[in-house]
Amino acid sequence: MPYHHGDLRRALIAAALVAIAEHGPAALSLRDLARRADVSHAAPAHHFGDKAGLLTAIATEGFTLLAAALRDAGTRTGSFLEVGVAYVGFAVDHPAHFAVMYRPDLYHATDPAVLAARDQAGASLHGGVAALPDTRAGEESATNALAAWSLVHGLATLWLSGSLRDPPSDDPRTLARMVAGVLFASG
Amino acid sequence: MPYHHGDLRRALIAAALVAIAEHGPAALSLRDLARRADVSHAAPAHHFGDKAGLLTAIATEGFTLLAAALRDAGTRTGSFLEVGVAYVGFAVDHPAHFAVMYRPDLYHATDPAVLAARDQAGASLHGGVAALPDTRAGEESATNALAAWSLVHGLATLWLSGSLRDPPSDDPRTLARMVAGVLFASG
DNA sequence: TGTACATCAGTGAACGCGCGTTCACTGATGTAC
DNA sequence: TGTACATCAGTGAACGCGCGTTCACTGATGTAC
Repeated sequence: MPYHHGDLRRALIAAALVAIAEHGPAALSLRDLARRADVSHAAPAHHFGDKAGLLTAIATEGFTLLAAALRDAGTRTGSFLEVGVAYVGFAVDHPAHFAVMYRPDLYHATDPAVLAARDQAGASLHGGVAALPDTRAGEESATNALAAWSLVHGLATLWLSGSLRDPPSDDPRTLARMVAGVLFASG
Repeated sequence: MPYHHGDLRRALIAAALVAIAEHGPAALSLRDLARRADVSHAAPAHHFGDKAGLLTAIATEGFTLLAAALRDAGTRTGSFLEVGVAYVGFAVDHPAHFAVMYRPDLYHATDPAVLAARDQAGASLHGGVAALPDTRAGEESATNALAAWSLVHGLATLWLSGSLRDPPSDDPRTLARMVAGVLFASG
């Protein structure tokens, strides 16, 4: 165990993601993270200042990953439906990031980096909607985009909270495809 | 200040709803509630046993209120769209209840009372979907119901978390009517 | 109407715990010369 | 190649705080007779 960790910052974020997946972002404790990273309890403050600083870093990373996943799905398939599926897929694959991102009360929500990352993700989502065919695009596109966002966000949230009793599918992406299909049958 | 409070149980729940609306359910402290209710710090345990017991009571009450609101909207308007609007309206009117209901990790989720209340709410929601016109009802009704639930749940969640930047309407019920209209134009 | 007693709601002192924060420190690393 | 020094990452002891829980208690209420 060398005195210098090497990449303690990264290790603390990794430990935080595990802890958040277990007990939620609100229950996070810097001392617990230090324990998980096998480091003294005062070390985390060197890297993040405080708990909100750490969560800000996680939210920023989360929005950046989400933006990339949505953009990738859009360019790969050209289908808005698949962009929605990618949204749900991101939430399921990165539940800890997802849980933090939509709790702006827990982090420094006005931090420029997190704002920029969030706007990136928003642009990726709206870019998908703009590609919609037929009458649905156009002047009502803001409402359409919000409907789509609400749908996939709601499905992801319900899935993660364990609220779905007998879902038509056990695979969240398949489920997302079915459910999003109700909204935009033409893809 | 009499020795006996009168209805301390009710007062503690009321205080909890305020505290939850301010800081979220995870940050709830029984000592804080006792302070808000102007009672000794050990008093809450008499009524709820522990924090999870209190949150169980709130979740039960929430599901019961939600079930009533959905049922009422359905029978009053006969429109599934309006049942969805009522869902969003409930979330906005009772944000603390709503925040607890979908955090089953925080309460005794297997408590018979809360399970019964949850099933009531589920039945009210599905009852609305069953009344759908045309081809959309039928064998795919489970998927349709989940799509509708996801949509209104997502919109409510995004609204409550303050994630909506420039919503097409500032009134959540109007917004819900617009957004749900994308899913079920025929009402 | 009055008394005795059981029951229940709420008290308040005490406990141990985990937390965030502070601060003087020490070990490691890199750079100047 | 070697030495001096600045910088930075991480340490560990100490602090005060709010928390949940326990427990012997006391005040209030209701019921039996």
